[in-house]
This record gives sequence, structure tokens and C-alpha cells, in this order.
Amino acid sequence: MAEAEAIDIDLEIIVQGAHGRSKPELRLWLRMLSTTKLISQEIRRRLRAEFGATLPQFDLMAQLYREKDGLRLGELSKRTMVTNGNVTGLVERLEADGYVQRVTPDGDRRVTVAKLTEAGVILFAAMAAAHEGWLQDMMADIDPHAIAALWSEIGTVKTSANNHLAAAAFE
Amino acid sequence: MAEAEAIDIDLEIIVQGAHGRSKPELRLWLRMLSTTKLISQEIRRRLRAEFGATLPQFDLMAQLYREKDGLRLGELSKRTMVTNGNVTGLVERLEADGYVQRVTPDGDRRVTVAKLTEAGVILFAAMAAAHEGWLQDMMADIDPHAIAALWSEIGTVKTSANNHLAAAAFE
DNA sequence: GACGAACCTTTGACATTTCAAATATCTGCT
DNA sequence: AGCAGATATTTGAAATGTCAAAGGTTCGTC
Repeated sequence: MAEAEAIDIDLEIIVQGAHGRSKPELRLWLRMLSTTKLISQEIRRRLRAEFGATLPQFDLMAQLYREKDGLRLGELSKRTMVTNGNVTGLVERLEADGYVQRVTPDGDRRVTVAKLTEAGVILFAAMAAAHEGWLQDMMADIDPHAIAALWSEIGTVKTSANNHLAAAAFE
Repeated sequence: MAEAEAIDIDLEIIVQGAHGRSKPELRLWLRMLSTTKLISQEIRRRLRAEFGATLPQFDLMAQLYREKDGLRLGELSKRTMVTNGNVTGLVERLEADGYVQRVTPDGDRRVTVAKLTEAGVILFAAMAAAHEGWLQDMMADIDPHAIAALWSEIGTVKTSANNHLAAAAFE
């Protein structure tokens, strides 16, 4: 049967007119995208299975975890790279579940600050430990030296992309 | 004003207990994730602005573009790394817009095959050309040699992750 | 030729995602 | 005071995303 493990082919077959002679930038991008998607989905699956949480919830709680005083929703939005409107719903649900608490500071009533509840801190600590373990597991076959090198190289990709955003023209 | 460009801090501040001495695997993952998110969002923005299309639509059309005979929805699902149910809606909308066409082959009535219409081919060709240009632009500051090297290195990440999926245990 | 297992797609309930428009609130200037 | 403009968050519409359950179809086998 034409049944091979299509798992490793996926997104990378985009565009590159069959001959596979596409620009290196495009090839790199497709591989980054598919790899990230693959790992994300695995993390999502495990977060759901073991903690009943979603990845965006985990991300959001991660930000609050290291800011014991909480963060304004706008700050949360920037740090998680999630739109404002999205943060609203995310926080709403986490609050309903009792992991996050919303407060309006005295000074400025436009602002809403979100912080983890005690239950939130406990849950996140457990998730973070598991999360780190999953990543070490999934990257177990990679040369440790290559991991650090990749981190650095990808930094240049990020910087380059940042410098060429359409929105970055003005500032 | 506390106004710096938070754009480059973002996700990478997850977990790593403030001291920044977290495991290399975690650091790499966070950087991959934030970089991919950054570039994805820019591509999304441009696809929308210039073509009124979404990234998932682009991905789906890309797969159909290189398979002139069309693909079964299940195949599409695997290649785009999108769930079956999701493909249904995606194809539905693209069909409503006239870019994709659904056909049930004679042999097997369980199957639905999607293929690009002529309008779909024309639109995609234009989008693909622009898309490739955007990537070259966004990666313009990277050493060309590093791009190829990164492609290869990330391949090992993908392979490692693939070998450690919870679902891959049996087969 | 009927039955059950396997296969393919759709459906339904939710969560997340984006953008743009609407609300509130604060600030600075007159 | 009072108002225009900047800030902060919410809301609403539409698309995407997941999973699990439900529908049809086909296949192998008895």
C-alpha cells in the first residue's frame, strides 16, 4: 500500500515546483514551520492528556509565573505574542477555572492586572517541570553542542525577520 | 516611558526561572517557537493584505498546486498537518470562493478529492511568487551559508522529535 | 449475500486566532 | 472645567484548531 510514514514529508512539499530546486530561504522556512508544528502538537497533546490544559494557557501562565505581582493584559499580550482580544478570553477561562485572578489597580482604572492564584502556581510548576522533560526527550537525539549552536543561529533569523517586518518601517 | 521594543523579548521569557539558567533544549524550543510565530504572523498579514487569503488556505492550495490530479482530503490533512475536520471547513470555504473543486471518484464513494480550479491555479501562482520573495526579504540579513546549514541542523531536530512522539511508540 | 472490521469524511462542541470597531479611562492643553 | 487624543481592554464576526462521535462505504470472510 502507498502507506509510508507521511509524517516526515508534510509541509515541506509546499511550492518548490516538484523539482525541489527552490530558494534556500523557502526551504529553511518550511522546515522550521513543520518542525515547530510537529513539536507543538506533541506538547499540546501531552498538556491536554496530563494536565487538561492548552498550550496558550500554559504560555500565559508561564509569563505570570515569573511575575509574582502579575501583568497587565497588554503586557501579557506582547509577551505571549497573542492579540489583546485573545488575551481577554484566555484570562477569562483561566479565571473561571480558578488559576488566574484579575485585579484593577487603584491608580488607573483602564488597567486590568492578571496574576496566578495559589492553585495556578501549583499547577504551573508541575506543568513546567513536565514540559521541560518532554523537550529534553524530544531533542534527545541531537548533539548537545548543536543545540546551543542552533539557538544562536536561529537568533540571527529572528533578528533578520524583525528588521524586515512591514510594520517596522516606522517607529 | 517604559516603552522599549518588547518585540524581541516575548516568548523566550517562559519558565526559565528568571536566572535564565534553563536547559538548552528549552531555550532552543522557545526561540524556535517565537521566531516561527513572528515570521508566520508577518506572512499572514501580507497574504491577507495583498491577496485576501489566509495562511492555512495558502498551505492547502500549495499542496494541491503540485498535484494536478488533486488529493483526497485525508492526504491533504496529513500533508498540511491539519486535522480532518479542519480540512473539511477549509476546503468548503475555498470551494465557495471558487478556487477549489470537490469530486467524488467513481471507484470509491467514501472518498472526496479536492483539486484547484483554474482560478485557484492562477491565484496560487501569484501568491507563491510573492511568498518566496517575502521570505528572501525577511532572511536577507542572514549569511547564505548559514541558511543551508540551519536547514540541515533543523532536520536533525525534526527527526529527533519524530522519534520521540508518544504516538510513535507503536506502529 | 450478510456481518463485522476498517476506512474516509463530516459534524458538533469548544478553544484559539485575527482584525476592526466599540468602550472606558486617563492625560495634556487650552 | 472641558475636550481632543492617547491608552487599555472588551466585543463581535469570521476563520482556524482540536478531539470525539457519528455517518457512509468498502472489504474480507463466513
